[in-house]
Amino acid sequence: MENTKRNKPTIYDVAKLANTSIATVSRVLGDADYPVTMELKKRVLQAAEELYYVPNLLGRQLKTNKSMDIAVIIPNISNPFYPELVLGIEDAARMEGYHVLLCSSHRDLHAEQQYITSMLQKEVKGVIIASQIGNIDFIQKIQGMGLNIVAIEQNLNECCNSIYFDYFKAGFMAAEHLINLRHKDIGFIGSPLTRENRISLYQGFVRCLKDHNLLFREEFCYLATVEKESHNGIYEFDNGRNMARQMIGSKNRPTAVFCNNDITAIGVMHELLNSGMGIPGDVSVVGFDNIFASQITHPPLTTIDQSTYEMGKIAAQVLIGGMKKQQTYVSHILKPKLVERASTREL
Amino acid sequence: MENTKRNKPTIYDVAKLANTSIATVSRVLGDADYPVTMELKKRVLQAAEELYYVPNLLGRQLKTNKSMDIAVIIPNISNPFYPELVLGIEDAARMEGYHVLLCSSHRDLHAEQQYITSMLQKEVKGVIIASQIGNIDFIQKIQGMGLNIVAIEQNLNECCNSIYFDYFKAGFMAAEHLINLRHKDIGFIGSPLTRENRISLYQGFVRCLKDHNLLFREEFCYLATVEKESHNGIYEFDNGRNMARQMIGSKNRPTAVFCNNDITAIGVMHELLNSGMGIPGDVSVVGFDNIFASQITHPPLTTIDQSTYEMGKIAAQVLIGGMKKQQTYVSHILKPKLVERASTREL
DNA sequence: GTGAAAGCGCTAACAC
DNA sequence: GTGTTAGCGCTTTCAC
Repeated sequence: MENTKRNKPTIYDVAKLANTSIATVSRVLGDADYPVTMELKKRVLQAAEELYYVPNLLGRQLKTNKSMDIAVIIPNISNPFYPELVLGIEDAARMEGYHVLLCSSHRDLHAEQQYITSMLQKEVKGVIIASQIGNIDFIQKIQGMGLNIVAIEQNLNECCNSIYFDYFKAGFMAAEHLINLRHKDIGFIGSPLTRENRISLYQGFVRCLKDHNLLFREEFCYLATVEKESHNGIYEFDNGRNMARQMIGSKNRPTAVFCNNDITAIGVMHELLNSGMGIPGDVSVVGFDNIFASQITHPPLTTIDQSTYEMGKIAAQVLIGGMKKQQTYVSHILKPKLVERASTREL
Repeated sequence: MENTKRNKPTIYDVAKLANTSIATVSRVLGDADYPVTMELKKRVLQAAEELYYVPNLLGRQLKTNKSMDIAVIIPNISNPFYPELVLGIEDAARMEGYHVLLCSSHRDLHAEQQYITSMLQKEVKGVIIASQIGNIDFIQKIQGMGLNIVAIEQNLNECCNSIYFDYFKAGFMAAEHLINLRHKDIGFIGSPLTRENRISLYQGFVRCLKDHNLLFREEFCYLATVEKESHNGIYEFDNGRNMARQMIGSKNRPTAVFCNNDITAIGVMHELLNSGMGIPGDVSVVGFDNIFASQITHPPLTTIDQSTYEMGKIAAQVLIGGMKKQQTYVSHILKPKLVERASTREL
């Protein structure tokens, strides 16, 4: 039932078998360059092997207070954006010998804080937050208690290390791409502008139009009014469909649209296709994220890459690298990349 | 640099502040129903709060040998099949107060075994293996060392608990669905039949044709000859495209095809569409897995659901429930479900 | 070079 | 009811 009886050999067993002290065993198996006679060392190694001994990490960590675990808090692993991020984190972590604890918050603030408290109790090296904790006081408190924090895509650079993505630039690039293709009537489709990053994306988009002396027409801006948290993105998909339907129904239509994430864009394409419209023949579509699904749509979706894997990798490196000593927090900013596929065309 | 100096309050600090003993503190904060006077209890609670005290899990675990962590080993979280599985595992785990350590093996046997050894060292409650460890001796050895194992989709039911999916039935159902739609020339497209589960799927498919007195034509069976492990499924997608191209090029064509996973099916649809063929007008397509992407294709893909989330949930429950006491291993078998969408039609 | 012993933070006998 | 103490498995002084 419970794994309560310990049946694994301890350092004592090894010491006894090798006819030496536990200190020596610890030195041989742990500290690489501590002077121990060849002969004794060999005996210890052999004893350890014979017993299938592996040092108990709990004992070690309790003593040394050096954890080899990091945690990552995300809303939901089945939302297609996060697997890439987590993979990046995990790859970087493994490279340094760390393990990663996965925490899906389902965007529940309470769950998040509970997770963080747990991590505190486990003395993990630190946690990467890619969810909406948003509470600076809380962050500072737990940092004070010795937990390293790296924030991804959050407005927390004041109080911890953070990895950022240049959303403004991304929105700008999307618009620019369409303008370069001679589009003039360019629409925007998305979820409500309730989060910092969405707002920046939108602002970058609008700014680009302005810079090119194109007026941005309110009527070409299709935004959902309610936000629903969805399991895996199906909400965004449906939202894309709904907004597209609205767009198709109106008398004036843009010749190109930028969607604030790939799944929304896929929903838009879906509905456009359903209405007999061609992509990019009748409408060019640009997405945002460059999730895997965006390359297997028909036609493949032009989108803005967020370097999600890269982001995770850097986050883990920053976290593990540790930087508590100097009191200045680092803030990485990643640049968007345009991924041109077949859902856009020159007008 | 290292989180080496401990700055968190311990049970001693709380005891001192509350003017009592550590035993009492431990009792108040741990064991729910141990008799302690109201007044003392209150003092302890207050002291704990004042110090922001949270019990150190390492100390506790070292003492009690009861871990609240489980691990899951998968090939790669960015392969769209796994997020759902992991989510199921995590949800079930959290419900019981457990945390999950994510281990991506990248199908590297060495990495897998290394992960398992690490888990052994951390005294995790157990590990869920959804990757190709395949080595019964190894499993038995580590089980002997006290690690619970639950295998997902693997031929290991002899030596540990396992969660299975009825692949044969799934293949059978796919064929049956198409036969019910009056198709007679039914093809099969997939990756090489190198794994147990793929073989069962295929056999179920063939069996159904036989049962309905339809002959299965070799020429309608399009299988890749080489297998490449892919990051996120792009290999399957390309394979689907390649096989479809082959199919389109031949003089005899099936009127319907069953693909051994959704991504392959999406690749097939892609190529069919590219060649100007209609789905399901010219060819009906059935996938397998029911990953998220399958519902946002155009047309949405008819597929066989593998209850991935469910699988993860059960795996975690079995693992946490623990069953070491009785020496018989349990083996859950999940049933396939047909998800009928718009990529298939009556002939 | 090697070993004895203290102690990381906690729980659970055991004594009172 | 409450406190004292041993000890989980380990590392690391400090003696020798």
